[in-house]
Amino acid sequence: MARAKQYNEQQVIEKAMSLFWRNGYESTSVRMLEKEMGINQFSIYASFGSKHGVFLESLKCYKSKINSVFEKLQNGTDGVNDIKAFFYDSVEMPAKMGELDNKGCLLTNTYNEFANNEDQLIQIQMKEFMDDLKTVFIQKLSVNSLKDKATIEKQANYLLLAKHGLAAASRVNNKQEIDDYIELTFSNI
Amino acid sequence: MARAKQYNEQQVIEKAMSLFWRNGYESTSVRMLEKEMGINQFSIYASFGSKHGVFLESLKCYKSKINSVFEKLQNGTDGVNDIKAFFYDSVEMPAKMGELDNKGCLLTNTYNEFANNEDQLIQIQMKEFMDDLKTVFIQKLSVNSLKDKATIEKQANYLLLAKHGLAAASRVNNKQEIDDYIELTFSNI
DNA sequence: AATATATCTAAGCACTAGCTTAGTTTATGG
DNA sequence: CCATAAACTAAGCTAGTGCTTAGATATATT
Repeated sequence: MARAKQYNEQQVIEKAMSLFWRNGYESTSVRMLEKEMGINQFSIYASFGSKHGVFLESLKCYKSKINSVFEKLQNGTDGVNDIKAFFYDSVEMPAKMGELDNKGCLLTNTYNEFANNEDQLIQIQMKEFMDDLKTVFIQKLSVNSLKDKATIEKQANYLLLAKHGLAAASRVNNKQEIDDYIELTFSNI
Repeated sequence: MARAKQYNEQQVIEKAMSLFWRNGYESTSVRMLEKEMGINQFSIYASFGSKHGVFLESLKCYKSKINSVFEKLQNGTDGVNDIKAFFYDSVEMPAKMGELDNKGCLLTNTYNEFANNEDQLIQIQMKEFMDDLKTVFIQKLSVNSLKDKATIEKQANYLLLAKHGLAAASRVNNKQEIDDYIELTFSNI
């Protein structure tokens, strides 16, 4: 055997995630990652292969961080109210994760930044994320409901776009505006 | 006098606008602008001073292009229905402007790209755009309405965020999803 | 036609990007 | 205690960024 790594890959990825979250993918340089992660470029490339590789790991890391919120939504038994609570949880998540000002949702930010990009790996991650969300929304909307399938589908699409818009808005708008938005969004359901 | 310019500044700005619209600010390089505008870098800098200057002119150009839609909203006499029509008009606008696939709204895209940026000139343009929209929304919501001021304010904020989310969604989602979203958005206003 | 002056071309500037590599340091198994 | 192999440092690579400039070109006026 030889020398052991002087950093923990999980730990440095969390720092990378935070940086990508703040700046987006393109605006984050490998030099910035070096400083934030506290390791040399060589180590970054040895552990993750490329800047792109660091980003994919950061997305995974983010997903695991928000998993508790998503599980709470899945395990809820209160139908639409669970979705509404999920909206509130999502907005409050960044603060609870220790981010000072609100950077929105890393996945949604990425979705926007890569909207017209042909990066397959990212597109797949994004589609997976959106599809999972839609599936749960449909399930929640069906609880104790007499709505027909078409209505539920429409409402799920509506909430998916609303959730997406909310994540973007949370980067700019204040709490009152956000709360008003959520309340009015669900008054239509 | 001497040699005359061999290009029309308005014409080349329209091409620049189209390019910025497709790629965003950062992802558009001066070399790309050269090709798209059909003029040399020297001419770009002689006419507009900087890449940033080209972008500001492109935003102005875009604003004038969408002005007809905004005027239609202002001149309407049908209250909330005018806002709803404005939502539909906004989504259909890119196609009518000859853009092949939907790039959303250049102003909204810019708003997102510069959300955490300290560029003052851009921030002012964006704030102006949002404030104008909110003012008209409030005015339209007040037509033939018994709603109190607080309700109108809430609904205006709600519609502003919804319009913002819609512009982002229009880059990715299909017509059916977009239409469903607009219909549900206005179902309780 | 000659001159003056603005436009245009293309090469080049300093800087940053993502990534690589030569060479040094460090810890472990024999 | 030394050889080995991985981790580390720092310098450097190519390509691309926004922007500038020296020099060639074209045209309206004298």
